[in-house]
Amino acid sequence: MQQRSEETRSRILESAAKLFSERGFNAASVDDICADAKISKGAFYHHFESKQALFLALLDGWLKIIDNAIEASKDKTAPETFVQMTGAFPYIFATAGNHLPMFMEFWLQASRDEKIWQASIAPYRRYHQYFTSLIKKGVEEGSFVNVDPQIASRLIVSAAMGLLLQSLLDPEGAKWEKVARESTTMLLNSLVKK
Amino acid sequence: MQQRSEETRSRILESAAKLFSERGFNAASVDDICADAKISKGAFYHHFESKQALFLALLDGWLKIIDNAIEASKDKTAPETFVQMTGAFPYIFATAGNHLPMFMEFWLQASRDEKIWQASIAPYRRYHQYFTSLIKKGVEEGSFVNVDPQIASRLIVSAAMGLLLQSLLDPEGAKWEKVARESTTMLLNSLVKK
DNA sequence: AAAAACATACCGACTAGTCGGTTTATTCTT
DNA sequence: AAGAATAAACCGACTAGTCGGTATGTTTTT
Repeated sequence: MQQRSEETRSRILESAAKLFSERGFNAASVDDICADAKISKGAFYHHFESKQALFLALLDGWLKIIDNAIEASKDKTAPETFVQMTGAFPYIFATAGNHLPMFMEFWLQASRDEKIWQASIAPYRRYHQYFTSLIKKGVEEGSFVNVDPQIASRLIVSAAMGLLLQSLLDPEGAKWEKVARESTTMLLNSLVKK
Repeated sequence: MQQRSEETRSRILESAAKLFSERGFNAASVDDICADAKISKGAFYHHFESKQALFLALLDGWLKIIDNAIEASKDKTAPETFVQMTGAFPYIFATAGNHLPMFMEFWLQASRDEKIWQASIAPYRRYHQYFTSLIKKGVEEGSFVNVDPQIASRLIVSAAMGLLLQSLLDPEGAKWEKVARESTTMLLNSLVKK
């Protein structure tokens, strides 16, 4: 029966996500992951070719979540999309504590590993392109002031990344959800034609 | 003569900065650092208590650079300071390629190590406070529109961090210096009273 | 001569990955 | 339906190598 197999596999993924977040890619050993998932090393290498392959599998899962989020906000006007994003903040920051260290691990590994970089940077560029075309649309339909969509998109993505990074580094430093919401408002204000 | 001693120490710091950036804290071994600095392991442990202590010494150096940059832009009006910062971008992004992976390593270590977190988060909070008071001053002296200084400061710091992060992850993805300059202009435009 | 600076050899703990063998589930044969 | 044959899932001891750190000895500086 492949039910057992799949449960083992997902247990490995869960434990890996947890331990990579807590300790980092290097510090979380394969033995640790096996112990946490309560499976043997044999089972581990039956399901994953290597530790790096496991990491890539984890990355894939994350990227799909982001892509779905983008997909969900199609067919809306530019300002509407921003408002919707604002609505998603509570969820993002509620789960941030769990996923963000993992994300950071992705970034770091990506900056050093060509394979991982390829897998992680392509979707991220799509993200930038999405915002660029969103703003371009907003400018063309007259709801936004005449800004350079490329630059504005970079600014938005930068602010988002920086905010996530800060909320990870210093969770108690501010009410990040509120900051995110009000920052979006501020950015939107500077974009919307009065 | 302590000249030799000091040169050894700075050689260790240089090699460590280089290798930590290239390979990360864990992957860059003490032996690697010693080999690169062309000194022995005995010399290494004569100058630094541990690998972590070396890391903290490196962190201290970086934080001093930031503090000096803040110090240098005192006694100026709010918009002036922004303009001056814009002028510093070429330098920042020229040296970013060397220092940023190191910075990322700091962030990652900080998120996991209490000691390093304490050392790195305190100055970073000062940085936020600096911008808050800068914007507050701008609002009070009438050159800025009436924004919440706290929020605007968060937004600026976030954008800066995100931009640095992106330029590290995807150096060829954009002309980052230009993006930084124009983003600053855009942010400043949304702040300055017309 | 004393002390600081450096070199070398070494240690125990830990790591990713391997491999021969066992258990469990599925399919085929009668 | 019962049993034999096959395949997938899993186990855990083992390897070969790396790591941070130390112990001990040598050179250089004062």
